[in-house]
Amino acid sequence: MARSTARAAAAKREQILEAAILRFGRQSYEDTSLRAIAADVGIDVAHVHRSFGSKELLFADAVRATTRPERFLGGPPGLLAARLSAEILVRQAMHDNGEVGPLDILMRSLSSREASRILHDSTLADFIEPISKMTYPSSARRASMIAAVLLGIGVLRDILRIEPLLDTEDGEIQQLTIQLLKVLIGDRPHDVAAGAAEGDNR
Amino acid sequence: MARSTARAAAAKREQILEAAILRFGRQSYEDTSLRAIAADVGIDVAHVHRSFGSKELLFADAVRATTRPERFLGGPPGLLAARLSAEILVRQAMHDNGEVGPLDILMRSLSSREASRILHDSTLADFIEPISKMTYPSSARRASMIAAVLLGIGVLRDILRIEPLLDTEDGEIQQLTIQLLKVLIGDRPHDVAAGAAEGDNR
DNA sequence: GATTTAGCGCAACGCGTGTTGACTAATTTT
DNA sequence: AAAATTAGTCAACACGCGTTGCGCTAAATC
Repeated sequence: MARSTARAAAAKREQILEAAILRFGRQSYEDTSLRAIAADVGIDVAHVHRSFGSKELLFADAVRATTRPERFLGGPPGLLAARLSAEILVRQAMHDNGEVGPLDILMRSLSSREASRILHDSTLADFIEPISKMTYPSSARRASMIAAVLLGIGVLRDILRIEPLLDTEDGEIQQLTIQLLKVLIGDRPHDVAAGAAEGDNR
Repeated sequence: MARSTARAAAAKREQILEAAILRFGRQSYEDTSLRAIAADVGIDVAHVHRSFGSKELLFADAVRATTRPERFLGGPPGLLAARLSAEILVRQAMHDNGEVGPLDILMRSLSSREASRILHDSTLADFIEPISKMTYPSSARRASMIAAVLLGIGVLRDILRIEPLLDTEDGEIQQLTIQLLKVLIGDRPHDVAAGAAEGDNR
C-alpha cells in the first residue's frame, strides 16, 4: 500500500493531530517524540513530520486545537471565578476520559525552550487578553495573576503531584481557589446579580 | 597536568556545583548538558560526571544547595505574606547579580521527567511542610496553595515572560500577591502585633 | 487510458546526549 | 623511596532525536 484517497488523507492528518494532542497533554515537548506519535497512528515518522512541517508546527497546532477560550468566557461575570476554578479542578475527570484540556499542554511543556514561545503567545492571546476585560478595574495584570493562580495550582497538582492537592473530594481547595480569584477579579461597583448589564462590550 | 591536591579537588567539586547551579537556574534540566557545565569550569565532561555520579545526582545536589527554607521561615508570622511575596518579586535583582534563588531551579525544570521526582520531594519537604505550620488553621493544603500562587507568578513572569507581570516598579503586583497570600495564611484569632506568642512551637 | 500528482514508507544522515573504559601523572600513604 | 591511590583526560560507545532524499504506488487530472 502506498496512497489513500484525498479525504482519507485529511482524516489521517486529523488522527496525527489527535495523537499528538494526547501525547503533549501527558508528556513534555521533549519527552514526546514524533516516532511515538507515528506509532500511535500506525504510520511512519517521516509522514508525521511532513504532514505538519516540523515538530514545532505540530505542537503549535496541538496548542491551537485545545485552546477554546469560549469555555470560561461565556456566562455572567459574577460566576467567572467559579467557572475558572472548575476548569482547573474538574480536569481530573477529563484526564481519565482521555480528554486534554487547554491547560494540560501548557503545564507539561512549560520549561521547554522550543515550546515556550508558542505557549507565551497562546497564553497571552487566548487567556490573558480576553480575561483582562472581565476584571474590575479592567487590567492585564489582574488577568495575568489569575492565570498565575490557575497555572500554579495545576502544576502543583498534575505535574509535581503534590499530595495535599490531589484529594479534592471535599470542596476546600475549590473554595480557596474561588476566594483567590475573587480577590483578583475585583468587585464591580453595581454588580449584585443582574451583573452583565453595564458597560459590557461582549 | 593531571592531578591536584586533595583540597584543590574539593574546591573544584564546589566549582562544578556552582556552575551547575547557575545553569540549572537559567535553563531546564534537559537544556543543560554536562558538557556545558564542564566547559564553564574548564574541565572534561567525564570528570563532572564522575564527581557526582550522574546528571540526576548533580541536579539533586544543586537543588539541595539552593534550598534554604530559613529565608522565609524566620520572623513573625504576621509578616509571612510580605516575606514570601518579596521572595518571588525581588528575584529579578538576584538574577542580574548571578544569584540563583530556591524557586529558579524548580521553575525551570518543572516539566522534566527526570527532575520532577527530585523537585517533588524538595517542594514537599522544604516548603510545604514547614509552611503548613504557619497557616491558620495549620494545613498542608493551604501551604500547597501558597506554593501554587508563588510558583504560578514566578512561572508566568520568568519562564513565559508574560509582559504584564514584568514591570513591578509600582507595587501593584506585590500588593495583590500579599492579598492572595493572606487569604491562604488565614487569620490567627488573637494575632494583632505581638503575634508569635501563643502556641507557637518555633 | 496516459500522465501527472501526491500519500506514504524505507533507510539513512548528522547531531547531541549521558555514560564508561583505558590511561596518565601526581599526590598520598606506608 | 616505593607503592597505592586518585584527580583528571581522551576517546569512544550506544542511543534517541528531528529531519531529508529516494522510490513506489495508487489516486487525480486530462
